[in-house]
Amino acid sequence: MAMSDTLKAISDPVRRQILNLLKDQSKPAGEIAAQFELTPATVSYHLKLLKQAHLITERREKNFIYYDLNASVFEEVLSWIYSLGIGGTPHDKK
Amino acid sequence: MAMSDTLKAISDPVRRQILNLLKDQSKPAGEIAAQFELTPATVSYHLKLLKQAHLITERREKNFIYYDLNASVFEEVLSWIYSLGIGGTPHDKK
DNA sequence: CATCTAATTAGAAAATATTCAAAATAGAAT
DNA sequence: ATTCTATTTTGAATATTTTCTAATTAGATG
Repeated sequence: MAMSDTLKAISDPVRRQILNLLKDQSKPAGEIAAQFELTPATVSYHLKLLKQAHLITERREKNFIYYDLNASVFEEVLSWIYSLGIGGTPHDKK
Repeated sequence: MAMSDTLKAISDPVRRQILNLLKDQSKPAGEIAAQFELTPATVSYHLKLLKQAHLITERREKNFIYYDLNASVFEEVLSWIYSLGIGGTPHDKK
């Protein structure tokens, strides 16, 4: 179920963009929501799905909720992709 | 749009299983359909989506349509995942 | 060319996913 | 304790996806 959750989570462009935003540093929900033309409620829904897929973790600080990226769950996805026999050296540059 | 199509395609378990079936050798649509408790029409719909994502190619032979895996489109997905800074050496075994 | 086989396309129904407005929660600040 | 701020949850509307049955296509075979 784990990989299925991961892939479902990243199948949505909004959720991928959220992961991109958290790449360098964690951010509070409001700051994340501000990047989209969506209501905070909608972004909160996407955060919930990412959280359920363990792609992000949350951390309270003051009255903000900070979200952190957890890219380690991609391991399983990478293994599956490589099992399909993708050509070339993994992560080969150019 | 390419990566979006790829990720959408592999977000469905039926379509992932189809890719798994094609891992070692190409197979005709009927043989693929037989692996699922779905009608041939439904499996054909999934094949269409995989084709649109360029994850498979089709090839006519007699009156069968053989499908082949094309895992090369995963390159872009892999790049994105690595850009998120996944820990460890790419494709590190254990 | 009539027919059979393999598979797809069309159209509609059912199931899921996404979105928003309004209400609720949780903690901080006054 | 009341209020303010950040965020989530709820419930309903809309959009998208998946599935099926029935009809169609494309090529092979008699």
